[in-house]
Amino acid sequence: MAPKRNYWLIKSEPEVFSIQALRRDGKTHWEGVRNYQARNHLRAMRTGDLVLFYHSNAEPPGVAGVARVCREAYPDSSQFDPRSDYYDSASKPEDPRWSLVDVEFVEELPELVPLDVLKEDERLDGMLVRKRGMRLSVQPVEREHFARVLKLGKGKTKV
DNA sequence: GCCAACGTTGGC
DNA sequence: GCCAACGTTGGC
Repeated sequence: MAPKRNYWLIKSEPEVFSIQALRRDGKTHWEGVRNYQARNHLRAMRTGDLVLFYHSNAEPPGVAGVARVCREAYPDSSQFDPRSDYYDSASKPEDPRWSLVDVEFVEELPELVPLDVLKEDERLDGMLVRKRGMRLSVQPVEREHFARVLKLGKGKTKV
């Protein structure tokens, strides 16, 4: 039996990096996570895990596409670069504080699934992104919720 | 270890 | 642009 695949949601501001940018680039280093809970989720990701790509600070905010983990967590080099916005002077190379994963493009959903649709759908009860004040930028998603979001966006990814 | 102050996120 | 919610920092 194949190892259990896990499902996730990652947030990105489309003006900074959108699902269209991921399609253009093919894959990317998911750098800049500077929150411990989000980092721990990154470290729990396994190659092949599928990820909902969520556009935050967008009009409207919502799930725009799907990505796949293509390299598991390793140190985020931007934490050691004093010129980087993500520089962390307290992080030591011998014990890196922050990790990143690489993700690759899977698909852009034919229809963006807006946050208000996520909130209205009773089959998505309990989904973290619906919670008020939920700022976590890397979230676990239940398989059933993942499949439902794909259906709402008419995604073709096989779950 | 408490908690006020501060900075950031992100919906609206 | 506003501001609620949240995480982090630092004085004590």
